This record gives sequence, C-alpha cells and structure tokens, in this order.
Amino acid sequence: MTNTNFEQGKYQGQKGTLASIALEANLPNTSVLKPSEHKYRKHNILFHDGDEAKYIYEVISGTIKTTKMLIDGRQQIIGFFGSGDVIGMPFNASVACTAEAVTDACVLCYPIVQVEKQMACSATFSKTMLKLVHTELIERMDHMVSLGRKRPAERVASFLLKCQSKPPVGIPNNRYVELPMSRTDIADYLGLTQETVCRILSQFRRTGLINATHSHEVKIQSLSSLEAMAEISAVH
Amino acid sequence: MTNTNFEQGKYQGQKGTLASIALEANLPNTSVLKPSEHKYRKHNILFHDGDEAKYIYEVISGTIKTTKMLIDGRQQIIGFFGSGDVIGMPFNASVACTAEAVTDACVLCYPIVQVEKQMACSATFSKTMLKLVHTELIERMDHMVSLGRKRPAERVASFLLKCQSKPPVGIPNNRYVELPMSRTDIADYLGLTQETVCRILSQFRRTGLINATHSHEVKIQSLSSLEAMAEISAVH
DNA sequence: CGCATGATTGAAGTACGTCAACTCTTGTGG
DNA sequence: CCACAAGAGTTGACGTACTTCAATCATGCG
Repeated sequence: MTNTNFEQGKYQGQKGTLASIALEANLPNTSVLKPSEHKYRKHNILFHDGDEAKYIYEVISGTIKTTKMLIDGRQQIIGFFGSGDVIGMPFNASVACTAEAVTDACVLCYPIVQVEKQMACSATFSKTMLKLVHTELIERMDHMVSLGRKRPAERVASFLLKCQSKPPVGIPNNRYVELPMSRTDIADYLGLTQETVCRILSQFRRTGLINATHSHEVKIQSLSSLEAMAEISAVH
Repeated sequence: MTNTNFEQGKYQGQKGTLASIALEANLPNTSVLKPSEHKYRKHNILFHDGDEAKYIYEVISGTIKTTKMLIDGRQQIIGFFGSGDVIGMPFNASVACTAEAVTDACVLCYPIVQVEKQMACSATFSKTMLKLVHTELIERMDHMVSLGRKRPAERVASFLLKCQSKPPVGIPNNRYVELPMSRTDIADYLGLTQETVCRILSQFRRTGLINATHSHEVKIQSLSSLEAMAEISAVH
C-alpha cells in the first residue's frame, strides 16, 4: 500500500471532494480534514469485512468494488465506486464489507477521527455525510429490485443504464458505456453467472440494442429499447 | 389516516425514541421535536414511492414494510420495520419507496423540517440520524447477499434468524419467532414465490428444524442447524 | 355459518446454472 | 518482434431447481 503525502490544494480545491465541502463550511478548524493519497493496483484490497474502520475513502480515479462473501466462497458485489464516490462511514467500530480495486485506482483517505470531529463542529458537513449514505441506500434499493425481482436480461439492461448514467467527466449522456470490471464481476453484482451475462450481452448485440467496441466498452444503439428492457420501477 | 394528538411525555419519555434522544442532547430548543401519533390499519399506505418527503416515522407497535414495484406489478420488499425502527430520511425532496402497514400499527410522525432543524443545532442528534441510515444500509447489504447469492432454503433460514434476532421486548433470544407478514410478503422480501417459501417451511418442519405453532409463528427446534443452513457471511 | 383470503401441496415446464470446449486478449520473455 | 502461456470471454449441450399453474385445505371476518 503506497502512501504519498497529500499535496495541499491539489484535490482540496476540486469541487465536490469532502475536503472542499468542509472548506465551504467556513469553520475555523476545517484544516482538520487532511486526507492522504493512496494508489492501489488492480486486485489490491482497501479493507476487509470485519476490519476496524479507520478511513473514509474518496475515489479520485479508477474503480473500486465492495463485496460480501459466504463461507463457501460465493460472492455478492454490493457496489462499484468511481471518481467522486465515497466509501466508508464514521461512528462504526468495524466495516461490513470488503473493498477491492477493480482497476488501478487513486483514492483520498480521510482518517475517520478527523471526519467525526468535522461532523461534530459542522452541521453542513454532517448533512453532506448523511446525504452520502442515503444516496448509497437508495442505489442499493434499486439494486435489490434487480436482484430479487428482475429477469437476467432486465438486470443486465439496468446495469448498462446505471453505468451510462455515470459518464466520464465532461461527456454527459454518452452512448459509449465503459465497463471497467470483468464479466465475472458483473455477474457477481447482478446475482448471475458470467456465462449468463455473456450470453445476454451477445443477445443484445445480435438484436441491435448495443454494439461491441471492445470487451470493456459498449455503445448503446437503442436507448429506448434498453430502457424498456430494464423495466424501470413504477412510481405511483 | 387517523391523526390523534401526541400526548406530551407518553412516548418522549421512552428510552430510544428520536424525541428522547433529542432531549438527551440537552439543547435549549429540543422542544422542537413534537411528533404526532398516527394509527394505520393493515394495508394502509404511509407514503408512496415518489411522494414528497414530509415525515420521519418511528414505529411504536405493529409492522411496516417498505417496497418498490416494477411497472408490471412485480414487487420487492426492501425491509420490515417493527417497534423502535425509524423510516424515512431528511434532506431529500422525495421518498424512494412505498411504505405500507403489514399489521395494524402505531407510529410517531416527526415533521421533516423539525428533524432538519434539530440536526442543524445538535451534533449528537445528527450522529444518531447517520447511525440509523447506516444500520439500515448494513442490513440491506446482508439482504442483497441473500437475494443475489443464496439458495431459497438458505434465504428462508436467514430470514427466520433475522426475525428471531429482533425478539419482542423483554424476551431476548426467544426461540419463538413471530412472522406477522404473509407468505407472499416473505416471498417478496426474499425474491421467491410464496409456493417456494411454503414448501421450504414445510421441509424445515419435516426435518425438525422448526415447529409450527400457527402460520404466523414458528418455534426454532435446532438453532445450530438453522444457522448452518443460513450460510452466514464469511469474515476474513 | 358461509364466503373470501391465505396457506399448502402436487404436477409439469422452462429458464438459468453447470460443465465443457474453444477463442480471443494481454502480457512476458526469448 | 514474435511465441507462448495464462487468463478472460464466448458459445454449446445438458440437467435441474425453481416457477407456474392448479387444486385443496385452513383461517378469519362479517
């Protein structure tokens, strides 16, 4: 685990980082939030299920996955986290899942004690943290609908749309969807097997819903068909 | 929707309610948290997916379920909430699921603006709210493992154990598990059909894992076998 | 007491998983 | 630069675990 010192201002100035939000709170001791920058290689572990919670992680680049595993090795991927996403929570003795780098990644690590101090003295910052967990919770709700009630093709379609809705910075609503993770990872996220994921992607290709560029990127050809396939939740 | 006025002190004195936690924060304006008591009959709706968020709900008695529905009617139950549980979040324009009474229920309704005010002036209270969402998130993670990676019998076993871990007040680690919801509700929670849930419960009965008292209560005969069946998550 | 709703059990079909073969990448070292 | 190996992706054949459809049995409320 490489630990390079955080360069003051390099990321703190970036809109949206926890440190920048703390700054906006305009408190005398906002300087309390001093994250360090860590780089992880593909397959490196950030923390294990059950570990003592020490840091809040903010992803700068690359993709991180959080997972839970059964005693016989079956794995469920809880979430994928990309640039701007935050992993981990204060006020908990231990973490409830494992976090692993899907690609080479760079993250900011905020010592949890600092985050807790910041929350104690800034209501704005507390609100930010609450919104972060809540956003995550809402995402997991949709994920649960996929896992529990959608057919495999609907799950894959929903997944592609979810990946598309988080486009690379600067290219909103891009039709090119990046899939940095392996087919097995997609399967472990969707509660399927890699073979099923493969077959469904091939079927989407054959029926013209998507176009294959290479195995880690697809182009959406018919957004409306894909949305219909995804069986979006009904709102009363 | 019946709205009886909240009797000062009737629930605020109870350990663990949001109002009592606010009181413990010892702030001049804790009186800002004035919940009203509502009673819902079985099948009554507390709020719909997409509704404007107006209240935080704290369950006093009965059971509430939160659900998400697909356009063709398939339903996923996100969670069951009993006495002491809190539903809903501040700082969000709208709610992300539907809440419905599974049994006749009594809940305290805290106007969201009051909760937000309370958070703004009490770091302790903010911390409580954050912990509440985070606890919910962790529960959903386990739920996702069930939905995505467990076989039906393992899901039902996990569900029985989860229900047992929240025993009626005063009887900790009770072997009698209350199941206030219908078989269909259990199925919608576990991503199965009601028939499958039925068959598995019958099978558990035949193999002596549980004993049927009546359809809404079971007695756990072999806790260890049930735990083995549930395939508890592996912690590194 | 009777009807409506929920729970249970049975029979049959199929969608997805399992097993297996093969192909396409990617990266490393000669 | 090419050869090779190891891993990831793809496709096929087959079996089965769960769903679907259907009938019967309990339960509870008017």
